[in-house]
Amino acid sequence: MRLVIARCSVDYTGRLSAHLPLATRLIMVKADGSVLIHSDGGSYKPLNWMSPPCRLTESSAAEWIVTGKSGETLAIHLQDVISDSSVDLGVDPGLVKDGVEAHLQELLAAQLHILGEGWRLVRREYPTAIGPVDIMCRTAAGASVAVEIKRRGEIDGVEQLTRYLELLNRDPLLAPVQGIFAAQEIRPQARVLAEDRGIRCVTLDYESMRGTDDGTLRLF
Amino acid sequence: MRLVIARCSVDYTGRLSAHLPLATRLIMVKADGSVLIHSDGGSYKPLNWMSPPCRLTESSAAEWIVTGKSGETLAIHLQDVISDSSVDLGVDPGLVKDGVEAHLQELLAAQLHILGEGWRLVRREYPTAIGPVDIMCRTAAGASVAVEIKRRGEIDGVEQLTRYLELLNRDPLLAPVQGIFAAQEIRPQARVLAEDRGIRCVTLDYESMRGTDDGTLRLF
DNA sequence: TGGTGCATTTCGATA
DNA sequence: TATCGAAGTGCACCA
Repeated sequence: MRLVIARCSVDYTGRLSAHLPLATRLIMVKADGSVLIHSDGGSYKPLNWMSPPCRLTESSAAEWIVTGKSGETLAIHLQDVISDSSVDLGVDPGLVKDGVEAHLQELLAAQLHILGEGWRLVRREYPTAIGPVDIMCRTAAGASVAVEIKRRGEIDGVEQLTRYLELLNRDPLLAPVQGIFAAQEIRPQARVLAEDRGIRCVTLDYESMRGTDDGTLRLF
Repeated sequence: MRLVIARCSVDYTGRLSAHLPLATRLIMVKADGSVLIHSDGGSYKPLNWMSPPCRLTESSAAEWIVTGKSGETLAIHLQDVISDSSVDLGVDPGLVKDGVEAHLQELLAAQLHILGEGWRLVRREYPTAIGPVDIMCRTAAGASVAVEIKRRGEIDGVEQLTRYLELLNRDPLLAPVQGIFAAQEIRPQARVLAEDRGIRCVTLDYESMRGTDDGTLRLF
């Protein structure tokens, strides 16, 4: 990895055009050739960048051109180089995650009593022609229920569940199929839309669901 | 901005839990206190980070704790510090962009002949109870057409247009309203869904549309 | 390899 | 301030 602190201006041409006026910034060149230009604020997103695969050409000491595989270009005009250093970091072993949507699905499938007493799991990732339903189950009385799980419940999640229900309800062996929209957090507009369509909304408490499990799901 | 190259392990706890095993990485501490941990590859996204507002506490030379405002924590355990330097970058003047969806809408509204000969603009951002329709126009014969514009056309864009059409077609002064789904790129599934619903799909060539304009829209 | 859906998304516009 | 939609999204997963 090469780190250059320099007063520079930058022009990007690709899916859009973007221009950075002259200012002092950090230019990070990674081992795979990708380039990130960071200012001293904002979030993790660089002001400008080039994703790999790409190639950096130092056409002069003051002008770098980075070219992407689809022809995008990042032109960096260096005015004053304040520092320029390189270090070999080696390959990173990578990130281990825990707590995403797949996890919610796993936990809820194991704790269907959250949805209703005596409910039984039919299967997770129940296949349909337009994609898998997160959880298909049956109530104690035997009625079919399709559950769509999101970390954050928004309108498109309700649309997705609506499409599933429409399809599932054409199957006389399943119909009538109820819908449940389950998420850690449900946006007001999504809730209104769901309830207007007769879909029940359930807010999931990840911490308490995780506390209930037997520990075999934890990754570290 | 402070740049630290160090062999470190990292643990994040917040919306999810994540762990980075011991390896050599770049730790970037920005002026606003935010922290980014980068490896020597991947994209512009750091392996781990903390967004502002947050506070960094060096509980010891080997243990940094970054705390976010919602209680998230990023614990960085430093094994070997290879380098540690700081530089003042000042405030960045920011990025100037050109070429996004608003632009497509502007260009298409000025070049309705792309959709059909003799078509006339009713208005852009045509208001409805469930949100504005990107472009409302009329064919040479006077039929109403609602146009939804996306950079990338996906299923939820078709759903959005479908909701508009359903609503607009209840208005006897407008009905029947045709739908056009216009995008720089239309995903196959979105195209199938749109055409199944009688919605016409139009692929927009941004470069040629931009070349046709009078130049007043360019930002720099 | 392309399509789809999720994200500690981030970012900007808008009400 | 909350909400909603777009992103040069990136990324994993699956066909």
